[in-house]
Amino acid sequence: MRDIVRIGRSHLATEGAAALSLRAVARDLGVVSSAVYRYVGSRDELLTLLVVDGYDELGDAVDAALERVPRADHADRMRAIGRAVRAWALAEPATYALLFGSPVPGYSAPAERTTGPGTRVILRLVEVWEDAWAAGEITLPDGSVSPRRLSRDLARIRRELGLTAPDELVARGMLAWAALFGCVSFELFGQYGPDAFAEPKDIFEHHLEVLVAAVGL
Amino acid sequence: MRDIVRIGRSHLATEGAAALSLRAVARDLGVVSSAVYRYVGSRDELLTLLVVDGYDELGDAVDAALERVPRADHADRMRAIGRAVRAWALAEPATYALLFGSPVPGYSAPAERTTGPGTRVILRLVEVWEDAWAAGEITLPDGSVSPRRLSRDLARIRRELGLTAPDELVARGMLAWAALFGCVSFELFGQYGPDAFAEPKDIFEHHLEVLVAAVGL
DNA sequence: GTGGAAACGAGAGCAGCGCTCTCCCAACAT
DNA sequence: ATGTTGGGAGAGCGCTGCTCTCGTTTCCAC
Repeated sequence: MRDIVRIGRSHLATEGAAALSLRAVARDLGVVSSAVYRYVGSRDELLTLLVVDGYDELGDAVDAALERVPRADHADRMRAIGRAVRAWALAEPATYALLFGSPVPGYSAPAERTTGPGTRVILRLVEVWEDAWAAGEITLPDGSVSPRRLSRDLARIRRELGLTAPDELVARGMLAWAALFGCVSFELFGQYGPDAFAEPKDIFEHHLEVLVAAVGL
Repeated sequence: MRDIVRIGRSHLATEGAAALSLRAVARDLGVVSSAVYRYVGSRDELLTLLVVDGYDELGDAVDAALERVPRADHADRMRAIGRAVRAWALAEPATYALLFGSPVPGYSAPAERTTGPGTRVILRLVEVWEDAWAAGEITLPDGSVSPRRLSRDLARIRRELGLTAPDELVARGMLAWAALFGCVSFELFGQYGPDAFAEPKDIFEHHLEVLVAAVGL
C-alpha cells in the first residue's frame, strides 16, 4: 500500500501524470495488475492519493521554510513561502503539474479529501498577511473595494478565516497568491520561452519583491 | 484534414486533452483509424495542430478586443487584453488547459511551429507597454534592476524586441503577464475553492487594476 | 486443533488505445 | 492501356483500465 504510493510517485516523476499506469506500478511492485486493485480501487484513486501526498509535501516544505524566518519579519516570511513553493515545484515538477496544471482529463480530485491539505499554502500566506496587518506593517490605500458584490464575497472569506485584515488586503493577497503560482508555472512549463533567462531565480526574486510590495508589505 | 482538426477540437472541448483519441476522431469522421494516419502522422501531431489552432484563436480574440479600444488609452488596452484572455479561456477551457496547463505527458509542442502564434498575446502586451512608455504615461521607480545578470537578460530581451522601455518595466511586464495567466488559471481550474466568488469577474477586475498599476500605468 | 471467514494474489478476459503493415481500389498521367 | 499515386479497409501488436473467477494463505473463534 505504502509501496504503491511510493512507486506511483516515482512513475509520476519520471513519466508524468497521464502516463501513470496502474499496470506499470504493479509490474514494478512485482505483482500482477489485478492485485493492485485490492488496494486502490481505480487509477483515479491512485491519482487522488498522489495529489494528497503532493499537497502535504508542499505544505511541509513551506512550513519548514517558515521555521527559519523570525515570526516578526513578515516580508521575509512571505518571501520564504514564495521561494519554498518555487523550489519544491522545481524539485517535483510532475507532482506540481498534477496539483496546479491542467486537470487530468476525466479526473477531478474529490474535494473532501484534497481541500484540507490543498489549502495549507494559502493559509500560511493569509497568516503572514494577517500578522503583518495586526502589527500595523501593511500600508494600503483604504476605502472599500467595489463593487459591493465583491465586498460581500470578501467579507464572507474574512469571516470564515477569522481575519481582521481589510478587503483590499484580502483581495490583493489572492492576486499575490495566483501570481506566485502563475510565475512558478510559467517558469516550470517554459512559457517564458526557451532560455529567456540565464538564471530564472533572478527574475523570480524580482517578481517576488513586486508582489510583496503589492500587498502593502 | 480540416475536418480532422474540427472534430479534434470538439473532442478536446468535450473530453479533454489527454482523452483525445485518434480512433475516436476517425469514428466521428466515419472512417477507419488508419485512414487518419494518412494526414496527421501521430496523435502528438494532432495535438500540435490543436495547439497552433488554439494560440491563433486566442490571438484573434485579443486582436479583436484591441480594435475596440483607442490606441492612446494604454491602460484600457491592457485591460482589454486581460479581459479577452479570460473570456476566451472561459469559452474554451479545454483548449486553454492544453496551451497553458500542465503539458500533456510525453508530448512537448515543437517550438518551431508554436512559438510564432504562441507569442501573439505577450507581443501585444509588450506593444501596449512600449507605447505607453513612449507616451510618457508610465511612472516607475527608476534605477536599474539587480542583479546585473538579470539586467543583462532583460537587455537582451529589449534588444530582441526593439524596445526603449527600461528594465524595470520589462520585468514588471513579465510579472503582469504571468500573473494574468495565473489568475485565469486559478479561476478556471478552481484553485480559489468552490464558490469562493458569486461573480468571479469582480475579483478578476480588481486584480486587473492592481496589475495595471503594477506596470506603472 | 479445526472450521470458517477474510485477505490476497494469479490469471484470463473485455474493450479501448496508438500505431504499423499489407492489401485493395479508384483516379490520374503517360 | 499501362503504370503511378493517393487514400481507405482491415488485421494485428502491445499497451491501457478494469472485472471476474479461482486458488491460496492467514487468522480468529470455538
